[in-house]
Amino acid sequence: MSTPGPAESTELWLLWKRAHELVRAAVVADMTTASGLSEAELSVLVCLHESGGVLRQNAIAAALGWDRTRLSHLLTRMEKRDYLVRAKVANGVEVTLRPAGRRTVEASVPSLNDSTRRHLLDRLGPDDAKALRDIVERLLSGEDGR
Amino acid sequence: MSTPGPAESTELWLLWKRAHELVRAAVVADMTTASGLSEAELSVLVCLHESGGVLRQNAIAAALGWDRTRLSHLLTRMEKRDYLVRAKVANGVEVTLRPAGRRTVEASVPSLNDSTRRHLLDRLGPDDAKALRDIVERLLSGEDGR
DNA sequence: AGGGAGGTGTTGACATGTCAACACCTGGTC
DNA sequence: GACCAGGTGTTGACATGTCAACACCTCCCT
Repeated sequence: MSTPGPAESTELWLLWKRAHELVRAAVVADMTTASGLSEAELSVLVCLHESGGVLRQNAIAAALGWDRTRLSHLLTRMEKRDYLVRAKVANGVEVTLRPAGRRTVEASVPSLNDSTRRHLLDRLGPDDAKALRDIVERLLSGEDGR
Repeated sequence: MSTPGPAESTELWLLWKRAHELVRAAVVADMTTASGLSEAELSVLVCLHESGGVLRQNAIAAALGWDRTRLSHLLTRMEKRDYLVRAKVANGVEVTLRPAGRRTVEASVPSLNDSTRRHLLDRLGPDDAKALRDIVERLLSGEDGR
């Protein structure tokens, strides 16, 4: 064929990015209309909520794969809106979900479930969903030994 | 177990995001040291390069799944650095790669291939790579009829 | 010709993320 | 105790992305 094209690995990476971006855009659009939260804010709140409402700042950054600085700025903004509080602790900072934050997450989780099901699960079918899950878990498994 | 956890769909989505973020961070780090280009700039240059060096601005946005505004701002910055030029045309704007841009992409494509191979392909093995490719193509296929 | 309607791109104000430098704490080591 | 090393978080300047409003085409319809 006429197109030499990029290496297989790069091609796969570009396709993956596009697909990820596609799903992300759809989910973000749903979440914005449903809860008014940005993707980043929702990530933090869901993360906190799943852990019972209290987490070291460090742990959040690790769980989301984020940079410390980014999280710090975001938490500053979220603290002002009363979604959470920060308290100094042993070696670091402890973040605690506050009522406003808890209410907001709990209100948006159903929409999120719905959105991800429609834009991701339903478009894949059970076999592909299983396959995708295995693949991402394999990719992530190398990292846990951090 | 004790954790109720999110719905299957949301859980898969969060895992996928983490894995994507993990690979992205690794590839971006490589590319930054190799070429000094940001991810966004590299995306645009690769896209242009693969198409022979000329593309409608609109087509770039579609290929990358981006917003018009974002691309416009980025192209303004890249035009200043002489990576490309814009020219008004029939119904829209035509973007053309310039020598500096072409040199830069061509110099970074090998690094990109290498990086994506190490951080993605090699971590998956042939079967998973094939499976992932099928999955993302299926996700993207619904969009082409746009 | 006149006059929308839809598609394409730009602009400026603002939100968000990134980078490098710093401050702080804890734990070893002498 | 005094020191340094590593880990954690913050800050401010800057880069980048997003949003809403606008300008400009082209096509189509009467």
